[in-house]
Amino acid sequence: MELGLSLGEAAVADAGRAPELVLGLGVGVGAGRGEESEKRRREVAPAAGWWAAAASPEPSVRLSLVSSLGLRWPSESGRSEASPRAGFDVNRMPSVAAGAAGTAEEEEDEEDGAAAALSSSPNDSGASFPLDLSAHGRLEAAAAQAGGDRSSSRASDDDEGASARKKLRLSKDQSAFLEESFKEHSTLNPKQKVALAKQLNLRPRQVEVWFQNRRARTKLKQTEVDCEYLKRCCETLTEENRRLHKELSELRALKTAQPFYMHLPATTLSMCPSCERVASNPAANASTSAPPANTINAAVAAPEQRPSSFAALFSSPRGFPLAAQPRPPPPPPASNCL
DNA sequence: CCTAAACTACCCATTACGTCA
DNA sequence: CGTGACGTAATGGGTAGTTTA
Repeated sequence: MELGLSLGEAAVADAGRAPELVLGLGVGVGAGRGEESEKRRREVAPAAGWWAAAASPEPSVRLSLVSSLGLRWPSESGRSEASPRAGFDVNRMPSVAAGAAGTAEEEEDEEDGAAAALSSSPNDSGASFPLDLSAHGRLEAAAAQAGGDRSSSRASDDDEGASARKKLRLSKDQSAFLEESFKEHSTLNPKQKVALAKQLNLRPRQVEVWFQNRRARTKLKQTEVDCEYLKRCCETLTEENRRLHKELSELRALKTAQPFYMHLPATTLSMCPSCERVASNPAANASTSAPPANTINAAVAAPEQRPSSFAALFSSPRGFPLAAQPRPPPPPPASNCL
């Protein structure tokens, strides 16, 4: 005997009991390369984060990625591209950037974006970050320090070509600032990238890479959450399977041990169409002309045929090939069970 | 209008470096 | 001091969308 419950059904069935666990299982799991368009993937990927989850109609397990800095998630309005600028002037060249921005690659990287950013209007929302940059001074100081510390590594990145790559470590302020930006936009447009890079005294490529790695980390975390949820689903189903096995055994024992059971009124026993448990409710089936096919009262509907019907019901080890046959439409809300 | 090449942005797997126990 | 684990910056390959000739 087997139980034919699929995971998807379980997830739905489970939703009533533990809605906090309901997960949009399709999101971010098994989205293989080429199965979706790039655009679709770009829509889905952020759903593992914070802002798309709110917009998604599907309930999902949401990963809490609240930063260790104790920062609040931005408000919904704050996520808007058109959110008002709050003390962030992308047109203002960081004091250290003017001195530090000098490598050939940086100039090449910023050739288009920087020019666009610098020529854009102060009200151009495309390059704005609705962030409170009260730490701006600290950022510049940190950037100056980091820049000084890694001046050699930055110079040796691409323009020196064959030299071994040096890995810089972003300062806490830089990381925090990037994190805040990531909360606003999990992806960057070129203007934002250049603006961020200037602000942090990094190369745009570095900002881009940071965002890519950050998205990867988010996705990984979400995958872990999904995995954990699936494990719990599996445990729940296993327990349900065990319970149903036990219930079936009890029913069979009852059938063999208590012959008088056959003489119970026809309306005494029925099976709840929703929970599929045997219940006794004399009023439940009295007026039912076409009871569900999987109910016991279908077998006991004609009292004179009851023995043979029961024999047919229990004569052979019946399985529940639910997975092998199309499931009936969801039963109406049960009125005869608690 | 159609098409192919070039460009761009992204994802993904992997590498390599810095830090820490 | 050496070492392995871990986090993460950086790299290279591949894909898909867009632009351009």
